[in-house]
Amino acid sequence: MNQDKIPQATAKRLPLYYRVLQHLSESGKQRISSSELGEVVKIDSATIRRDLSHLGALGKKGYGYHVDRLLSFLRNVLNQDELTKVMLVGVGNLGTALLKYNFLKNNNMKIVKAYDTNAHKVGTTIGETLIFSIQQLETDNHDDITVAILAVPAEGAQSVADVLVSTGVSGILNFTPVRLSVPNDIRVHHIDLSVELQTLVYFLNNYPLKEPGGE
Amino acid sequence: MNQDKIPQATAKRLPLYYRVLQHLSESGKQRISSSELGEVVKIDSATIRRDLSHLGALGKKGYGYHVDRLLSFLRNVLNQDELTKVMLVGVGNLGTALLKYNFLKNNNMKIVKAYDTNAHKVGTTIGETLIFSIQQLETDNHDDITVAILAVPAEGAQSVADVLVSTGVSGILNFTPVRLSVPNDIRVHHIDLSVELQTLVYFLNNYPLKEPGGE
DNA sequence: CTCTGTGAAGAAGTTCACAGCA
DNA sequence: TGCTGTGAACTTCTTCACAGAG
Repeated sequence: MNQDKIPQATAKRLPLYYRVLQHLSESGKQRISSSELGEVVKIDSATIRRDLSHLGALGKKGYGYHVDRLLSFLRNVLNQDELTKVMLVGVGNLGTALLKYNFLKNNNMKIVKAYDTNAHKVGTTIGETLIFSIQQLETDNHDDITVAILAVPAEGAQSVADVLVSTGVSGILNFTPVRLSVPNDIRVHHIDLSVELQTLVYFLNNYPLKEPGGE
Repeated sequence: MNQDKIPQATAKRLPLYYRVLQHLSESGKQRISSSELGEVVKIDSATIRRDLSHLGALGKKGYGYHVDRLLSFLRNVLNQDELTKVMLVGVGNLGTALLKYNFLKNNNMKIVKAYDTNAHKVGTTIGETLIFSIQQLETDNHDDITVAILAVPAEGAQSVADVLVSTGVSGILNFTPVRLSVPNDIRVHHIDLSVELQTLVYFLNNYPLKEPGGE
């Protein structure tokens, strides 16, 4: 109901709702209830209603939510009208996977530049993205890019992050295991593959699980 | 202090502490305080003390924690004495990245088998892992493997997951955007790359951030 | 002194349960 | 009737602040 500030936990779920609603809309679905949506995304229906209520009164009592209306509302909330340009540093296997990942189709995001140290890769194109030498990272103009994906080996992570900060990015999606030191107006999100895997294993060994099958 | 049940939030941080302590130990560090460790991992020192207190009284007042003692305690808690065997389904760019990722070195985990549909890949080896045909996934014996990584295209995700469940895995690390339907004694953790990227962008646009630079 | 371990307070997130609108 | 939106309860997590051990 309030537009004050959406809780972080809610914010993390919005992109998920958005994508599911896109699929529902494409397949011609007109209306959906919170419990039906909850089954698809495996989230309790009360949580979904609470989440959506933070955005405004988007549903109709006795009816549910109008898929396209909700979708266009979320598109607006998530800034999906505007293309988000992203750069990538480190074109190894992971970086390549990200370049081929179609962020554009569902999310209106695009990796517009990539940087790597490997001279064989520089000048080539993967997906639609041209690869530049890492030296150019410092000198290129990045005024229109505020987000970077960091997918370099751990050894170089902090120093590349320092350069990224100096180029003016305000967010870094960090795939390296290094906990980066950055000024505290820069947001860093971590995706730490071995921590994720190890956490899963730990939970399997220690949390017997009758609960829902979730995250 | 209690061994009852470690909070989930704590459990998710243990692998991180473990890795950092490994590095500290390797570099010869003998003792560390919660605030020093907190600076490295960017977590409040009180949270670290609370986390570690769930495992037992591992520190010494006025001294801090003995690095190697803490490390070997965590090694035990995280089952790091035993090799965890993992299988991978889907050897695209992401799957390849995971195969080359050295889970073994720091985490005593190993991808022992990989499956793909691509006949050109079947029979080859990436890293140290031999690639099998996806048909064999159903027929192979996987008694010693309880965790699978799912890195196939979205279209096939649910049906591969069904097969994985039938082979007896109890945990799936799911890199596809599909929210899998599985029996509720199976644990699924999601790593959804476009959701992560979109969430970061949303936070950049909406959460001005004076807070620490963190996740 | 220094630094842990923890009671107590606070903040954040989830779920229940139901009034009330369509 | 079938559903949302939301008070209120509950659960989980974080942080403060300090007694007390070394």
